[in-house]
Amino acid sequence: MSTSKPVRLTDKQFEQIAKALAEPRRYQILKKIGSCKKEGSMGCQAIQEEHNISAATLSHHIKELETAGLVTITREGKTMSLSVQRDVLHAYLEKLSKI
Amino acid sequence: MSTSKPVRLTDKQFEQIAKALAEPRRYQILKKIGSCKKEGSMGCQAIQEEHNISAATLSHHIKELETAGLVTITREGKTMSLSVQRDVLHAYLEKLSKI
DNA sequence: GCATCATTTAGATGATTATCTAAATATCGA
DNA sequence: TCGATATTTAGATAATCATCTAAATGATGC
Repeated sequence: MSTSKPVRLTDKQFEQIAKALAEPRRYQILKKIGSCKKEGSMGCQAIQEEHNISAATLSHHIKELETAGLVTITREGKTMSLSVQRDVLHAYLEKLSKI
Repeated sequence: MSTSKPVRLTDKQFEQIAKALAEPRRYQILKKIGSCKKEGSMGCQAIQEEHNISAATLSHHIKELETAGLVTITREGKTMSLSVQRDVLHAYLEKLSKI
């Protein structure tokens, strides 16, 4: 179960992750996605209701998280299902901890 | 020997750290400071020579790192001595790993 | 005090980016 | 197919921020 397979981050991805995490709202969104993972699906709707942002803005943030590799999107009909890529997050933390 | 005393990050500091780390150049600077720690002092000059930036820009970045609590500055006459606050960095990583 | 070296501050500029509205696309159920 | 729901795209705007130059501050040694 989530045996951290060795994830290798390119410099570019490392930067993308750092930027993705630097936006407070994005961090909150990521946390939300992570917290809901247990229950399975996590659509945009639930997130949007918490934050006071438009669907377009949320879409933008989610794309940033996805581009950075921090979340994966699986589509299930109308809604999307998001999940945190903890392997990637931990690879990032691992690299940072080397400082 | 750096027995990690419990550092508590405010939400604000957490954000400041994330933003400080999100700038590639700032990350490089922080890494440089960390790597030179063993030899003791780490002035701006050495950093500035590596990166191709003005003294003013470097000063700006260092202030961001300091404001975030990631580095401390001690003045020694003309030059400054920088050191990484690993306790703070690890508190940040710790919090991120909770996602 | 003056010249020099190290850093900071002020102020400006350009790039990046978070956000919005409006329109487009996609999926489902009736 | 139509209408409703969910998400994306396009395009615009405003805020943030990295960077610079020029000037200011501060410390050292002559």
